[in-house]
Amino acid sequence: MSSEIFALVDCNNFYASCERVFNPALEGRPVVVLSNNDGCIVARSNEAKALGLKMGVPAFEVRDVLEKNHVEVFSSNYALYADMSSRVMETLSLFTPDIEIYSIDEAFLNLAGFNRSLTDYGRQIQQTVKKWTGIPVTVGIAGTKTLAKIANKIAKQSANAEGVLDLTDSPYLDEALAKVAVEKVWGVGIKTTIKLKRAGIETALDLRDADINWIKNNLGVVGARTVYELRGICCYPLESNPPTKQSITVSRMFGRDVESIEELKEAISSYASRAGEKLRRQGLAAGSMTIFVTTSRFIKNMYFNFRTAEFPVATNDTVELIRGACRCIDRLYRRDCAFKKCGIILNRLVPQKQVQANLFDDIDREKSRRLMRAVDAINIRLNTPVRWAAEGISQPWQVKFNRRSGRFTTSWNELLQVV
DNA sequence: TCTGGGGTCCTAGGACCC
DNA sequence: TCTGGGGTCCTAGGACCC
Repeated sequence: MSSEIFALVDCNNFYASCERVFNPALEGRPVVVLSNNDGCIVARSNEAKALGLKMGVPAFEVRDVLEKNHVEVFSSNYALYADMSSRVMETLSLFTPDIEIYSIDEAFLNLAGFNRSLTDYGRQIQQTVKKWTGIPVTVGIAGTKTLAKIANKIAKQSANAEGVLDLTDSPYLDEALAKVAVEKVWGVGIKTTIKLKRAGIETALDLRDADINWIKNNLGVVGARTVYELRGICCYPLESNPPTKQSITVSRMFGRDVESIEELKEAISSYASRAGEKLRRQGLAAGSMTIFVTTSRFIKNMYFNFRTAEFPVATNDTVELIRGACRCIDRLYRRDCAFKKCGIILNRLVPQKQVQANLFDDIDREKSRRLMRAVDAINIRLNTPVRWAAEGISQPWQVKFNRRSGRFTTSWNELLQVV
């Protein structure tokens, strides 16, 4: 048995809770947040869940339910959520130096060696985060990440737990695992669920006690790790210094169909520009990029295609990214298509300081670096950022956000007004 | 009429080498 | 009849996560 102890702290209905922090009138009411272009439901308050609204469902399919129940509907507001997330994470890091930020709304904390009631400590974490940020969280505690996930899930559902559950050395562990459907286990997706159910494995308890050789043969090493973790053997340690990223993607659905090559190039130029900013912010350069375009997934003659371009010298220069991206678009474009989406994926990322010079390089690297630094510095200070001409002016293809709340915490123009 | 975005890890199979 | 064999590296695609 390992001596690790993990706490998984998970923000409840994170995006919906963020909206509530700045609009207390939403308390007790059903709230949903939609994906880009106001497409799908990506977050729901408990009241919205109780109405049967499911995660990932297209908003148009449930319009009647939304209207009849006066559900409060918001476009997603990532600037707000990212800022609230960093406030939550800062608060959590006061409780232990060993913290892994796992996603925008979740973090693993290492509580090994804490000589006190872990339930009390979890309660203290929960109350502090609520008080300082306004965000409600649930805390699950156990000897492995997979078990901590399960503890968290049970804590969310159980009225007795009041949002904190410690499963380390719990006499109720088997009972708890028996209540968790196998598809809810971390790492078990749709394909694995089908295989497991066919073999009669229905619950987390069944999975823990399954024959490990059968698991290895049918699910590979990943499946075996999940089983070991359920047995309390730690296979996924805390990763407090996340490894540098291997890829950076920027892609969006368009606000409307795009049919001209000019608009497609504007859009990809804009995404390439965002991707360049991400690269430079992380001190990285890309060795290659993949550009993809696609029509709707839901039509008969769907067209999806991509091209990869290599850079002779790894780069984070927006001008170079845009030029390469547009060359790819020239090859990918088709006249008869109504494009719905395009995107750029940057690969072979290396720290900018380690970029290999190329003998035949014909770009003035130092000059381009100065230009990028200047543009980035300006954009940090302005609400309307400097754009490259290739991105277009009116951008009719832009994503729609018809119901976005204010960027209360990150934009001076949109500070909350109390009247 | 309307269907998200950004990641990771693992594996199988081909290319290539000696 | 028999058509080397074993290793490494790379890539595309699958599965999963939030």
